[in-house]
Amino acid sequence: MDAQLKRGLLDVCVLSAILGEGSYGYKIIKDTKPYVSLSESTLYTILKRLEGAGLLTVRSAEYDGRLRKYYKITAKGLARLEEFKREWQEVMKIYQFVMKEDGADD
Amino acid sequence: MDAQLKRGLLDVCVLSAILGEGSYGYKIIKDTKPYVSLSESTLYTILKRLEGAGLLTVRSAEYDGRLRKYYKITAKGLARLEEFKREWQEVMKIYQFVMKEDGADD
DNA sequence: TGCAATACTTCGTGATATGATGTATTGCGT
DNA sequence: ACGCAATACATCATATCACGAAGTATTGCA
Repeated sequence: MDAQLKRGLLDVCVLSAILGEGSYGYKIIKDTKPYVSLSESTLYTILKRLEGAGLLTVRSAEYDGRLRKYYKITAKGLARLEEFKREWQEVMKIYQFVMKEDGADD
Repeated sequence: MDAQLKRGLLDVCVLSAILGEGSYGYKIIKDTKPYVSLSESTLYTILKRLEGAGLLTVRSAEYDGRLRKYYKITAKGLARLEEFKREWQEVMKIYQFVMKEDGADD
């Protein structure tokens, strides 16, 4: 789908993917695949940005000889998700403006 | 609201604003103001991009001594709105993923 | 031995929203 | 007559960000 439409969605998508017990890069990509295509370069860019913003924490751990970085959401990250929920109401208002006077349904 | 969330919405917002009889820059800003804040520099950038992509046509006309550029949506522009409608279904799927396991409603 | 899958990293590029700034006219208040 | 807000459009520089390309390294299977 359109790259522009994804912006603003990807951050919260990743945050949502690490809710609960947390997750790691490769798993996040597989978990979100049915909903949104997310390349590795994109994901790791996002993870680094979210970490820098304090929305998640990272913990390195070895698993089967391979290094894994486990990501866990912070309180700030949860707050971001709450903020997103509020923002979504505005998005829906814009959506309705775009769809106004549109009786067609295909 | 978050600038990132607006991306992908702005183009169709502008296209929707010129539906029917068409419109001009200043009016588009005022018409969309209740839904989305759109600065002049942003709007004219978008209008130029959409014109370049053939999604709208421009016609200059004088009104009260002032020059006005009237924008009108093309068939291609209408097709873009239809495409947006389809993409929106994917967006909603992502939204539901983000909101999964979320019983809270504030 | 080779190859796919797992797992993370860095770099460069293109797209684009936005503030700052500029130009020019109309119309209103004093 | 003068100033100023509103109208109307334009350009430039900047910051953000998704993504492809390419790289490193390990496990496990054919």
